[in-house]
Amino acid sequence: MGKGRAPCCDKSKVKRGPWSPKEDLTLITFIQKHGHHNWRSLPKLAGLMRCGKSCRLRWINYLRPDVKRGNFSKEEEDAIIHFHQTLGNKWSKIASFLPGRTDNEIKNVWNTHLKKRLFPNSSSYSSISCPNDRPTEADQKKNYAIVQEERNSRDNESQDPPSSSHLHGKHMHTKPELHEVNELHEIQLLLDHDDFDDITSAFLQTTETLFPVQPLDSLLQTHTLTGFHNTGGTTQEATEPQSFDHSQPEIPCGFEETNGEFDLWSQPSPNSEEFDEWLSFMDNQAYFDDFTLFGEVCL
DNA sequence: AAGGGTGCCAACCGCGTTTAG
DNA sequence: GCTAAACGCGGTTGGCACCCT
Repeated sequence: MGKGRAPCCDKSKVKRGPWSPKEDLTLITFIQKHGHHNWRSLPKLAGLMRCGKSCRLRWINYLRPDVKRGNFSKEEEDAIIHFHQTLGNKWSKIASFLPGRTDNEIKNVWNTHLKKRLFPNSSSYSSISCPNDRPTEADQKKNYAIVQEERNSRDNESQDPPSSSHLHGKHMHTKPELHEVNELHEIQLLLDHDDFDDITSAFLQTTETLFPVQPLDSLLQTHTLTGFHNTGGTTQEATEPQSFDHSQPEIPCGFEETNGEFDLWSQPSPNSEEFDEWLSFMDNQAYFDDFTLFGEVCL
């Protein structure tokens, strides 16, 4: 036995809790300039009184340019339900199928909305990471089918927006007063004037300008490959060092079959046969990638 | 209007896995 | 091959905002 794991950082010397806009900007600026090759040393180099882990989490879950904010669309929720059915609590894996969504966000949506809808009477069912604790496959399929049915009837009744209510004021990044922000230094001007009100939002708008966030519906029609690519059978997630290459053109990609294979990161139009086909294809990818896992969980 | 309850999500914690020396 | 550091993931929680009475 070794000496045991050393703490990742000196907790007495690091700041904890919510990130301030200034910290956000510091982190963004640093990563923009230097990337994030070493999270542990990053806060020191960037001048942040934060744990490297905290920086990583903040970047991945919130500050990354390709992080999509706002409600989950019906298709996204369907996809989560679908992949959860096969993958279980593999949030990172599920997130890899939903570009722009983080594992944390998906986990939250599952725990706060979808799980309740699927298992309304199972208060003790808090986690299904352990196969032995999982509902039977038959129960799961039954519940998933019920949810799908509810969805269909709801869709027929109204044109209401997606059910997830992520519209609480504190989490909404309302459009800042800045109408056109093209460079980070403009945000820096805000800093210079001690206007910290919503610098993060200003940055997000900047990235929205640079990396346009498509309406969620259109996401499924065309999808930009920002931050994701398929590397010969293994998927590389967007947590890899991000490029701020603003000149990089968007790559529109439909749901195309090339060389007998569908583009892994393309998604088809919603409410179409292609969507089902896409889900099926992604399913196969999941099974392929998690062959060992399914040997344990599903058999 | 006030206070308690609830929902939600960002952030933290701890552990497993991977990597480097 | 061993050990420690670093990374990444999933579970949990603190605290804010909203809702209800």
